[in-house]
This record gives sequence, C-alpha cells and structure tokens, in this order.
Amino acid sequence: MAGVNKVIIVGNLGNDPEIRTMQNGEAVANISVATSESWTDKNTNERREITEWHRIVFYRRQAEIVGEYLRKGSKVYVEGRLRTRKWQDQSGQDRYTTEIIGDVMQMLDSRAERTANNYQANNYSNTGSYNTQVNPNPTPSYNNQPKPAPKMEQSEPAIFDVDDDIPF
Amino acid sequence: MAGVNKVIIVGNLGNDPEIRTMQNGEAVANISVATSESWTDKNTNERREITEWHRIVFYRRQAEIVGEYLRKGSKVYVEGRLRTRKWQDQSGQDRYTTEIIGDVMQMLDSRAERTANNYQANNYSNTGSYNTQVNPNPTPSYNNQPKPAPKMEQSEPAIFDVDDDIPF
Amino acid sequence: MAGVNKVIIVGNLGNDPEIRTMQNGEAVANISVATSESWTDKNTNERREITEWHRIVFYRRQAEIVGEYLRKGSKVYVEGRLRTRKWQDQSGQDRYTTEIIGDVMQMLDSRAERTANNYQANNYSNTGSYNTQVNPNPTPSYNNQPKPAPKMEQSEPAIFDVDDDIPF
Amino acid sequence: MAGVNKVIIVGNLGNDPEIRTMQNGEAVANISVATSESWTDKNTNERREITEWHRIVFYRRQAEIVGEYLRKGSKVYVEGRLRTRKWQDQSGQDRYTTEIIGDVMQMLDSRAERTANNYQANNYSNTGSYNTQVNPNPTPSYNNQPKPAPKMEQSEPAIFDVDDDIPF
DNA sequence: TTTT
DNA sequence: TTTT
Repeated sequence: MAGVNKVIIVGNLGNDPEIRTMQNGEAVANISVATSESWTDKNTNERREITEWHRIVFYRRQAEIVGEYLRKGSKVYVEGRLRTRKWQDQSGQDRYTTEIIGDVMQMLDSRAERTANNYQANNYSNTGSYNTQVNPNPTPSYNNQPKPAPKMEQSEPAIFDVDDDIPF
Repeated sequence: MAGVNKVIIVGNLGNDPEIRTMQNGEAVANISVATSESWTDKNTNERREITEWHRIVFYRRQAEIVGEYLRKGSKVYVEGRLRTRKWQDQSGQDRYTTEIIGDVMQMLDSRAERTANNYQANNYSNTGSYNTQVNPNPTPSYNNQPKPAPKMEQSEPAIFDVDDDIPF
Repeated sequence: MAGVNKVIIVGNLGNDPEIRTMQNGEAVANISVATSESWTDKNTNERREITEWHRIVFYRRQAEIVGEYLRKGSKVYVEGRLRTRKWQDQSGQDRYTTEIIGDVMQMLDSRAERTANNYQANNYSNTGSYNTQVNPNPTPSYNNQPKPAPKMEQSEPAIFDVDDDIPF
Repeated sequence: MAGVNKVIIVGNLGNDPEIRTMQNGEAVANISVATSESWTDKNTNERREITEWHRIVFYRRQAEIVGEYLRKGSKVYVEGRLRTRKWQDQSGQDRYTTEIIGDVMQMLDSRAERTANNYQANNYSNTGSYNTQVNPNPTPSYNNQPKPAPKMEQSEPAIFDVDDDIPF
C-alpha cells in the first residue's frame, strides 16, 4: 500500500451539525466549515477575500460528540482525509462529491463560549442536538467498511466530577 | 480573516502531467495523484484496499517544474489547499469540482529513477513535456486572483554545473 | 534540496510573549505553548495527562503581531519548522536547544476574549507589550539567514474601519 | 484535554536505525533523519544550505519494521509528535532532549531501492538489522505508558504470497 | 490512471 | 550522519 492523504482544517461551522443514524445504529455527523484567504488585489489595490466551505463527516462516537458540542459558529480543528464519493443525480448522471472524513476533532472555543453557544442552540434550534435514538448495540454490518484508526484524542476520558464530563 | 486549509498528499501520478498556458502566458499544471488505504475486513478476514485519486493544480514556475520533471508513476509530496470550483455542465446545471492547489512540491524519486523516467517519457511519449503553446481560451484578468505565497522550497537554485540544473 | 520539516501546534501560551529586537532593528518573539495528551492507565484505570511545552520563535512583522496581540493564556495555531541550536553553557559545554521557527500564526481566541485579554494585559502587566528597545547584543549580519517565505496569512490587511485594524 | 502536537518529516536516514529492546520485551527504534533548507544569500548572492537532523523514536511493531526495512540513506515520511525529555548528565546537571515520537511511517524508496539497500546492509553491516532477541511475550509493565494510537497504516497486511510479506 |  |  502507500501514500499520505491528510487534511487539516481550522475554521467555523456555517450551520449546526447534521446528525444521522446508520442502519447499524451508529451515528454520522456532517458539518460545514469555512476557511478564508485574503489578499490585496495588485491591480485595484483593494482588499479581497474568498471563503472556502469544507464538508466534513464524522462517524460513531465522534459523530455523537460533534452533535452534542458543536453549533453554528463553533470554531474547530479537524484532521482527516479526502474522499471523493460517486453518486447518481435524479437524471441518472454520475456526480462526484469530495468530503473530508474527520479523524481528529478539537473544539477551539473557550468553555464560556461553548456554554453560551449550547444555550442558544438548545433554545432556538434543535437540528444540531445529538439524536439519542442511536442504537445502544453496535457494529453489525459495518465491519466491511474501512475502520478509521482509533485515536488517543478521541478516547473516553475519565470522569472526575460532574461538571467536567465533556470529552475534550 | 482566519482559518487553516491545508492538505498533505504523498502518492504516485496516475498519468503524465497536463500542462496548459494561461492568457497571460503563465503555466498551469494538473496532476492526478493516488493514495490508498488498506485494511482487513473483519467479517471475511480478507485484505481490502481503496484508492483515492487527488486532482492537484500548480501555477507558474511550479507548473513548469511539474511539467518538466514529473511523469506517470512519479512519487511526490504535495502541500496545498482545497478549492471547490463551481462550473456549468453542458445542460447548464451547476457542478462542483474539488481540487488541491499545490503550494509546495517535492519529488520523492531518487535521481536514478527520475532520469530513468524522463528518458522513457522523452522517448515514448510527449504528453507530459512542457507545452509552450499559448492557450487561446483562458482565465481573463489573472492578477485579481489570490497569489499563492512564494515558498522557499520553490526558489531557483544556484547553478553549480550543467548537469545539475534542476530545481529540487 | 529536499525534505519536509513541518510542525503544527495548537495550544495555549504559558506566559506573555518575550519580545526582543535584533541589531538590525527587526523584532523577535518567543512564546511557550502547551499541548497535552491524556489517556487512561490500563493498570490503575486512572486518568493521566502529560503536558508538553513548545518553545516557538517568530521574526519580524510576525514577531510584532505576536507581541501586540498574544498574552498568557492565548490559544494559537502555529505552523513552523524544527531547528536545533547549539550553544555553550557557562562551563563551556555544548548544549542543544530545539525550538520551532514559526511560519504561520493564527489567533484562535474570539475577538471578545482577545479584547478581554489585552485589557487585562495592558492594565496588570507590561511584560508582553511590544518592546521597541534595541537589543544591544544581537545576531550580526542577519541577511545571510534563510528568509522565511512570506505567507499570505501574514500579509497586511486592508483597513476597512478604525476598530478593525488588526492583522488577522 | 486539548491541543495539537504534530510533526511531519520527509528526509533521509543518516545512519542505520538503532534498535533496542525494552525491559518488557518491546522494541524501540531510533533513527536520525536529515532535512535541509536552501536559499540564496542576499548579500553575497551565494547559494547556501542548512541541514537539520531529527531524532525520531518508534515503539513496538513499528520499531521492528524500522529495524528490518530502513537503512542509512533510506527516504521516509514520518508523522509524529514532539516530546522533550529531561535527563541528568554525568555531572548531575539537568539536560533536555527533544525528539519526535513516530506515529506513522512510510518508506518512500521504491522496491528496487529497498532491495538494493537491504542487500547492501545485509552484506556489509549488521548494525541496523532487526534484533530478533525481542521477547515473544508482550506488554507487562508497559501499560502505564501513554499508548500511541494504533494507526491503520501500521496494521498487518494480508499475506498474498511469500515474496510479498512486507508490511508497507 | 499510480504504486505496493 | 543523509540526500540533492
């Protein structure tokens, strides 16, 4: 085998996460993260900016964490890999979508900001709230999928006190 | 503004580079680079592998270097950033293509391999050789595009001897 | 020549930045950034954590920005490269120090947090404020040092309004 | 907790790997990898180059692979994290050494080069050959160490044919 | 479409 | 100490 396929994104979510549950009961989270570049136009001497939107998908326990703690506006660090999926549109034509499969996720907002954002999200929207219908039993048919390497960053933390029970 | 948009790819070219020249005379190079993941299927205990193809574009001096030194099969390290372009297909429908804008490129083949590959390319194909033809249909005012930051890795080397005049 | 030497750090400053000025009048900033790993001890089933401190140095305009906007506790993204310096201790023995030369810096605190931190820093400490004093004992001919590639992220932004004149 | 501590190195080994076995029977490999930067001195207009040496350590199965397949001159991609160790020199003084703990390793030499290098190594040196004195029994006291995350890249491949039983 |  |  061979190769390195690595993406590092730091940016803000454009929307609340979209959480789904797979047939086997495992969670999937999709987030859309913006990064932007800015530069000075040499001709007009004007300042310009371009925003790039990244579609990122998380699976399983990470998807649950994403659904529970990230909201529109949250700042995140994501490390992952590129995957281009082929699909058919309504007219049967082949289409391709490139997304980032998230392997590592770090929230970059302060706890104060997280609390503020969660509060807001819990009151004014519920699309991002973690879907607790997730099957408590695991991994039946999923096994013939590539298994993303478990990462230390994603392991379950010890619970020291009630207020501290968040996984990052 | 803010954000990090970074991609690191190490893999092999599936084809010779495609070189074009923009209206303003600057070169553009497109390469297609494969990476692959492999894992053991937990159900069948069989070894499986999936290949991902990355479309990477280089501009200007780097595009020239790519056209001159890379060939089908070449192994490269690329550091760049993601860009999703919107375009219209023949039926006028919006389509999106995600590619990597290359900022840093490192050839990973030994000099022996490079020489061998170039020899073969020069004799049996010319699709990868740098095409000095001016593209009649290009991107108009290129100057109002973000100018990729010059990188030390891409600077012109001193010329010590005639045989050694390659830029990496 | 060849090779990739890249470091990516996301963490918090353990102290206000230390700012110096070189003989040629250019600024140098040193910061100390913490990252930590945590894991569960398999034997005792206890939660453990280890903190790693990274010494990072910035030059020129970036050093000025670091001195002006970062404070103890600030969260930053840094991209840079490793450099091990050799020096002699008081007994004349060779010693080595590895540090990260910062090429890209992104503040990760929200504007609110930055304002709060700056306010606090300006009132209760001045060790982090940019020191315009010229260092009497510096690095001589700086120009024969490798010039870190200019990065788009570090370029001067357009000024849209008075309140907005910060370089990130 | 939090933070990102990531290093990416692509370079060549300056020496054969040094392989040791820990008390618990697990392998440890140390390699020294060179990267270099080059630039043109603005004053003298001369070409200059500086080489940086990176000390990288691998554990367990990866250490075995390093010992078996890497040699002086081998080109590698390494992804890891920084760790600064404190130790006492002969005079009892505190000293610090920064090294990279390798998490991902990819050989970048072609199979032809690897075979050539191994051949040479097997005939003219044995310092780098994998030390088979490794304890066949595993992990007793090591468990209170941070467990580097298992990576897909390092998993055991299926064996398709006898000649092909190498783990990359 | 590459490589192993 | 490697590579180019």
